[in-house]
Amino acid sequence: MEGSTGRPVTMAHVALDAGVSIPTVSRVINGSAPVAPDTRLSVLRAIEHLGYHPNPMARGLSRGYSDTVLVILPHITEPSATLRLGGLIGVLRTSPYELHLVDLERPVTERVRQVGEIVLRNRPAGVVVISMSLDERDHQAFHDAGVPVVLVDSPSDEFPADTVDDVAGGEMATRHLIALGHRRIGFIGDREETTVGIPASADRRRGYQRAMAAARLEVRPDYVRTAPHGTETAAELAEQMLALTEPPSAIFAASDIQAFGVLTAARSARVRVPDQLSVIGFDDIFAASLMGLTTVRQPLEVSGRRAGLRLLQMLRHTIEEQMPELPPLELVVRNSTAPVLTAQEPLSTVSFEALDMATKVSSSLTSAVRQDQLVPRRK
Amino acid sequence: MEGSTGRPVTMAHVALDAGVSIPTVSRVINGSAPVAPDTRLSVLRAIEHLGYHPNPMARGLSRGYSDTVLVILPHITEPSATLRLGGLIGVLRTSPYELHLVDLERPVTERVRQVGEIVLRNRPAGVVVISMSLDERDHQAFHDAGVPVVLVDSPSDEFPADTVDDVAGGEMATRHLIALGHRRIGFIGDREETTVGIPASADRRRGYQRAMAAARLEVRPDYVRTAPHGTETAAELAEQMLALTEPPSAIFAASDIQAFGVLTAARSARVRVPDQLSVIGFDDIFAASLMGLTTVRQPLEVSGRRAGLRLLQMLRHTIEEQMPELPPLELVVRNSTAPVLTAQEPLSTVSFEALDMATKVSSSLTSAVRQDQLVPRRK
DNA sequence: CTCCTTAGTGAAAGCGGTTTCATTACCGTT
DNA sequence: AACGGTAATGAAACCGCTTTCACTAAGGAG
Repeated sequence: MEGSTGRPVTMAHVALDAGVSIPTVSRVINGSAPVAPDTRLSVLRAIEHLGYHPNPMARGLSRGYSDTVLVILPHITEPSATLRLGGLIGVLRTSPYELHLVDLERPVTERVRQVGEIVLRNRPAGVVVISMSLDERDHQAFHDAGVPVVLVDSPSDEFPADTVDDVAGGEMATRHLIALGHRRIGFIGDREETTVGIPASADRRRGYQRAMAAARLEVRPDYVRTAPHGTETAAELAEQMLALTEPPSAIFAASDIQAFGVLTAARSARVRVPDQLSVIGFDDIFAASLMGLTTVRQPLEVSGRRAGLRLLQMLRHTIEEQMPELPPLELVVRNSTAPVLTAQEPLSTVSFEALDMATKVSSSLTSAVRQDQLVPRRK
Repeated sequence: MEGSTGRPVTMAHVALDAGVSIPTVSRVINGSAPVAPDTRLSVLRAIEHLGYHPNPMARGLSRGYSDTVLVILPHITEPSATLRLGGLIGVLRTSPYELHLVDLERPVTERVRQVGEIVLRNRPAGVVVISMSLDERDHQAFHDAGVPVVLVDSPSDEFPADTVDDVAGGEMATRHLIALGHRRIGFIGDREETTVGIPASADRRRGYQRAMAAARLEVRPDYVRTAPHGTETAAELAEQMLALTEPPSAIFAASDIQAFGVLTAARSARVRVPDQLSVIGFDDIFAASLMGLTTVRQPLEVSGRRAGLRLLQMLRHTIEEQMPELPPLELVVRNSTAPVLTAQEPLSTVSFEALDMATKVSSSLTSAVRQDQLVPRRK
């Protein structure tokens, strides 16, 4: 706060008001050294009375790092990113840390430099990286800065991270389709060079291929298409795929967002879902349940929470909340998938009518979870 | 960066390397005073060569404010909030400002104190407040701090803000329903005491009432219900409303999120949308087009962009991008509304089949837009 | 040829904290 | 009674940068 005088209240004011020296005030605030009970009291009283709040920049400069957690992610409006961020924020709110957000959009090339620089500049207490792979230089930068790093949805040998087994997830999705009798199964995912380096989509494709191979099904090249992430781009791919002389009877999209594009394309091509085309997504974002989309659920919000808790742990904070288990991948069957070619009730009545009529199916494929590996604290 | 020695490069290192004094380095970096061309050059060379980056905390402490924009919003996972934030981030990324995010969740009481304190502590260069009303103390705090503030979706006399005319929007939605022949029209919105103070839902309700009154239609108390924001809570209200002996034939939900709840309730009650029940939402978030929900579109992303640009303007930055117009509210007719009681094709085939078959209708009701009012820069 | 600007630069004083170091007072020990 | 140890505190240095101030050199005006 500040007196009506204009300038903010500093420690000096508090010290004066309490009749002690500045370091003593600092000691009271940080509990960094013993202070006589009555001294402490008068200091606290002065703080209260003057409405004093420490200046974080001064404190940060002096200590060499700030009470800030830096969160780095690509494209915040991506629902999966938002959910993870939400989980993270939820736990960070209970801590004294402020949240610095860096949304690294497109320029992948520039990105590389940025990551390192940003971190070193702000000297945050900790860093959380969401859905971005780090290269050697990034690792080096983090390491040099001696700052604890937690990864979410980003592979790494060096930093602790929850990782879902995307290969298994892709397999799970594909096996569901195969179990429904589908043979001509397409895959639509992210263009793999463009990705910010997250192998999620590619891994899911591998899972798809593995499941296909296990079932001795052919993976036709024209059934496997990728494009930059997005509903519209996915719709284009799906459109093309449905226009093939022999179109697939089922499509596995690497994310719900892309699955929606497939649904859109199906509509414009007058292909009914699920009776003429089964569609399965990945993630289980909110809109998926709304749309009755069958999908593979991954724990988005929890992964954010866990990252936050893990970071607080590394920062030597006693945390009240217990670390929640990372739920395994889970097949959520809704109304966008159906047995192939079965002339059943024309299931175009989804959404409004069938909203949320989901059946959860815990698959036998369990997700693999990388185990914690703590990183040394600075200094 | 830092030498492999460990400690980060400071201005002193640069000065030494360039054979000049520290202030000169500062002047080169900030262009705050003339520097001889060759001096400048050798300084720049040294900076490049050492990989120097200024310490933002030191700089901030010295200048009295940081190169940070503080963004305050409630609940970041709310799609409307995310979209606005996305727009804001988009423009901030082109600026030298970092982004501090404060997600003020539940505790409304605590909130009041927080807002003021947070701002004063971090001494940001600017503040953006999204979807939160400020009370007198907040205003005072911002004012004392002498920091530029821009509001998004938050009413204020003191700070510049884009405001959509929610009353007109509510009227627009309701008139659409009335035009379709509906007479028994319900409203489902946010509990008005709980809101973080944003009058959006209440204003939309007023618009609803105004339209009803204009059409000489009765606003039955049991047709107007509110609850804390959310799909589930809205679903409960809708369920109750549909269970009335004389249920409404149409429901206007104050947000798309709540409209989805109405859809869910309709499904469990086996009420078909839109032939038995018309549903209209507000916002036009992504999922709305997916679901074929008729809604009133408001410019979420653009309002974020505009806030960012306006803030940069106040911070005396030359901005390349031109301030986009704030598009007016717009009625987007999709498949969740239909003429009342007309025994037309049983339109339960929405979503998958009717995805995005939207007709945009620019209503005659144009949205009112508060005009810019600049706020004096600090000092 | 003086006098006044202005360009160019460094010394030094902050900004608001933290931390080391020194000092004093008060213990309980031998 | 002299001594080592700890509690309690203040003086001073420092974190890395900005800014004021003072000073010198070089132009331009009179």
